[in-house]
Amino acid sequence: MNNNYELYKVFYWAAKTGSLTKAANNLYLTQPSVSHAIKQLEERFGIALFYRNSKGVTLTQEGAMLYSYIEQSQILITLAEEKMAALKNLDSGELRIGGSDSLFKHYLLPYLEDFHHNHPGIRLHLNHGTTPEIITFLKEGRIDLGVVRMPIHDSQLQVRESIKLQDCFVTGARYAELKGAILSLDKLLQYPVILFSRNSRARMAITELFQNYGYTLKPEIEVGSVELLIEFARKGLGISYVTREFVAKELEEGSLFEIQLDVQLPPTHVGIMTMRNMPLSRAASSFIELVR
Amino acid sequence: MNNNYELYKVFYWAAKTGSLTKAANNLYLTQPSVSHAIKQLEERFGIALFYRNSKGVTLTQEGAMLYSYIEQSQILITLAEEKMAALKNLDSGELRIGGSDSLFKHYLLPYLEDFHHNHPGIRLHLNHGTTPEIITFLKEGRIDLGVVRMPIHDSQLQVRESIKLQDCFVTGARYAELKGAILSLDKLLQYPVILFSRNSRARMAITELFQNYGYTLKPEIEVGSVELLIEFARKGLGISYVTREFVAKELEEGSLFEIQLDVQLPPTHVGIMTMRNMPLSRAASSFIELVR
DNA sequence: GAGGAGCTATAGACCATATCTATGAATAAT
DNA sequence: ATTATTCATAGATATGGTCTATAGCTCCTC
Repeated sequence: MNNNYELYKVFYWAAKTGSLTKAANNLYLTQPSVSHAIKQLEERFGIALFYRNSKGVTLTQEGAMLYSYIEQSQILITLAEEKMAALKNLDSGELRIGGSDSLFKHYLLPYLEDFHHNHPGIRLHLNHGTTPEIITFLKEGRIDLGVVRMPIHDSQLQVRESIKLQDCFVTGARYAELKGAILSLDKLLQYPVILFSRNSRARMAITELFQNYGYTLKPEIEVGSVELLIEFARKGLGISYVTREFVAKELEEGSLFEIQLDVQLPPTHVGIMTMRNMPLSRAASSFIELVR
Repeated sequence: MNNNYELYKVFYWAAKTGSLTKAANNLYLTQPSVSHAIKQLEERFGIALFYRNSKGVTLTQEGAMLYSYIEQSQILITLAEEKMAALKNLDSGELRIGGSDSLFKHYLLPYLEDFHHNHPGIRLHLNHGTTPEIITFLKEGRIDLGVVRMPIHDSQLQVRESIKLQDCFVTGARYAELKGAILSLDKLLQYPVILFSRNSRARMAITELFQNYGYTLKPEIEVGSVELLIEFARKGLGISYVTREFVAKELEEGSLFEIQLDVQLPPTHVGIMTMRNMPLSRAASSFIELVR
């Protein structure tokens, strides 16, 4: 390289300490090295930068001019290095996650709490959306990772399989007669079914399953949140198709019960998506580590 | 050195151009060198700074953070280098000269005009004072050079001998009878003598000369400027002791004439003083070059 | 003054490493 | 497919940064 920025660091310390010897100590160099470095700078500029005497060095007029620029420059570099250290230590930075509201609330929440507790300096951005939206966000670089239901097939994405979820039909006291019974699909269809809105992944999966058995699943009620699925089933408005793990509390306390079917409902996995071949931010990789 | 600031320059160009190849071209390096440099930075921080793809590179979140600092830093360095080039080319800077008013006006003025014309970017500071004051200014670093009458004996100073000046006695039409005559010192003392103020170098020199011949020189009138010395002599108030070169115009036009003496008055030299062992500013050394 | 304790400058040797060439691998465009 | 980009990697080379040893200078102390 034609001119070496390293020399500015030496100059900075020499000017700051007023002594080549002290500069050398600060830089873990020997005094002759510093002397040589300053001389190089002076020769390069064709301008004397320091007055030398037996007490040390002081800046010349021109040296002082140079210092006024270099000082700022060096301070910025120091700040930059501190910032990078903070980013590495997860004392600073941000983590942008995309996912569905229900996954945030019922699956990620404890991890998010934990992560935030351990790394309060990292700002969390949660972006909810449908799976295709999340994928778009990822590809546009607006989020670091997406948490969605598998399967995902996209060669640009890397998907890590996470927790296994089991969807099921649940209802409340209004249909207590079904408790313990093992229903067939057509029997189930005689009851009002409550499903999540049309474009959800779970909805598509269960609709397809019914179709494979020759039935058409058309919901009595269609809602936009898991909360409402639970609430409506409890109130007796019908049978909700929900993720079992998300109604653990209600099943436990008995306000909902699961309806046994004579067919096996397919489990789904949660996938953590990131861009393939793109390095993860420290925060993102640390979070993924935590979740898995 | 433990960490190399040179890498930041490479990082800056890679980020700025979005391409390692372009960065290499800008830096007159090869692409593998740049690739290697970036890799080093990333390993040093333990953080990926760029996403690489077949079109080039783009900053990661953390890389963008680093860039926000480094960009400013690099801009400052560039400005610093431009400033230094300007100082070297004498397009910028300042020149601080100490001297007596009379030397500024009658000796330095044309040089100052010339210098200012050639280097309009350099600010001129003229500080007038007595010789001891000028020396103090020099030692305090408040001026770059001093222009005074020789001899100067001070081991801290370097004195360059400049123009030779000859002091002499002059008067106007009122004492026309003296024109062409050759006076002795005691004869001169019968006329009213006008001298410069007590603490001037020229005054001390001529007083001492009279003393060496056994006479006491006491002025009729004592003035504070060379202008008044000239003016008073012209108006016929007495015989002024002035520097011949400074009254060249008046001698030429005949409004003053020089009085011949039977003794040789000692010539003095103008000296240009600078601090010994201290590098001169570009402006100062250029000006000294011009004057000599 | 002599001697000591600072400071910086200089000379010469050494080796770390920045840089190069040559090549590979991956992607995008023709 | 083929060509033209991009960046990554490996290995060789020589530049030049850094060291040790020493000298020169100034200031201070005895």
